Amino acid sequence: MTQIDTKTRLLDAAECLFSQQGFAGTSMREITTVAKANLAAANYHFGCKEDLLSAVLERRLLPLNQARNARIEQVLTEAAEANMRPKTEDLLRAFIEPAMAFCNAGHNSNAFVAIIGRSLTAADPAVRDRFLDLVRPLLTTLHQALCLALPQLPRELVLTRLFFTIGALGHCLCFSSITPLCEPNSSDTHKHRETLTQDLITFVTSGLESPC
Amino acid sequence: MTQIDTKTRLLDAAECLFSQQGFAGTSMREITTVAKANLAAANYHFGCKEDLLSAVLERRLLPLNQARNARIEQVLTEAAEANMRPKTEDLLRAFIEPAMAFCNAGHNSNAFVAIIGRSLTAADPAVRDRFLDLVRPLLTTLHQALCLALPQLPRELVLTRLFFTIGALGHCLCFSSITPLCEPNSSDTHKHRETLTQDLITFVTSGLESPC
DNA sequence: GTCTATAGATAGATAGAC
DNA sequence: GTCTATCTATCTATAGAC
Repeated sequence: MTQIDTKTRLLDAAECLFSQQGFAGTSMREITTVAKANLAAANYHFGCKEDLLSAVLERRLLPLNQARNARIEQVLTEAAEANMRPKTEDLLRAFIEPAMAFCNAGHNSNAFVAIIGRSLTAADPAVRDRFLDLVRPLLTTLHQALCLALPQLPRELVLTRLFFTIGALGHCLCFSSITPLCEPNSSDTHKHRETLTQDLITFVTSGLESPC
Repeated sequence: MTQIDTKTRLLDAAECLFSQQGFAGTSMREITTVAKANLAAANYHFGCKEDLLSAVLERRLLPLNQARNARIEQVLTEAAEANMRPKTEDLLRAFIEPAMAFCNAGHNSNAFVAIIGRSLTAADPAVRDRFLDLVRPLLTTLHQALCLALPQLPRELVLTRLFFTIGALGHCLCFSSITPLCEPNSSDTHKHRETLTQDLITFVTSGLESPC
């Protein structure tokens, strides 16, 4: 059993509690209690509550979005090499699969996906803005790529449909944490999640490719 | 200028602030200040903060869901009379249109739709549970109706796709309040919202009707 | 880097006058 | 039904010892 340093324990606790109670609904004291750390230590490491939120978001979202970005670029490259247009489904899979797969990753990131799922439309502007800054480049990239895949559609319509896609994905991410789709200790949770991911990709691909 | 009673002013203020700051992020004092009422008056009328939330939800959601339910029943009746299956698009329109149209209704219900959009996946269990109790019957009705429209699909898949639909709708409802899709004082806000509504219906209809 | 102690503000709720 | 006043608890953040 390796020792985990205080800063990491604080991030873990904050991530877990923010996902279960929201940002405004969680106090620094709750976080430090769960982390078995001191209130002053939290402020020493992160300055204030809002900067702790930023740290929680950045820790997971930067690598996740880097992975999504790489997969989108890969789809674009392979399509270009074959002199084909990229496929809508491949692009959407590159965007969705890493996020959904995050639930199965080791860390308590099952909690984190709920934060992702809610952040874009969070009531608290602090949450929304700090999150949006971290995803805007990826969304711009994805939008442009989808326009290549769907040249017959107006760019604005592609953007609108991308927002619908994000809504459906976000909802999924929240629910897979709030209401486990099967028993938490069920052995086929992993399999169930893969099915859900494919169902979602099928759904949004049809929606995006719908005639104008 | 008609006098508005204290109870209504409190509901209006709470609705507005909850939609902008969330439930946990809004204090009773803020609400009473905006409502130009006294803190004690709020507790006299509603008992506690959570019951105020319930009152805010029920005031708009009960009539809205009644309207949606009536429209779903109408689609089913007309289909039955013609010995046809109901159309997926008609059912989805019956569910979505009243909610999106709510933005244009007189009251400050432009704020309320954001509450609806977020509630189902809200971090705060109090918000989620109180909301879910108010929409569960409608969702059950809609699910059954959609299964009639899509007999070739497994019922579980229809339910999964209905959740995606709710996610996309919720996202729309939040965004039409957070980030006005055009300038707030623009004369064609209303028209823009109608376009968005139709775009959403097209999107989710394609998604739901996608082959298995 | 982590602690104790506490400042200073604000929270939800209630008692009791009117 | 609405008010003033206040209780009690909790909050974020910081000062200063170690």
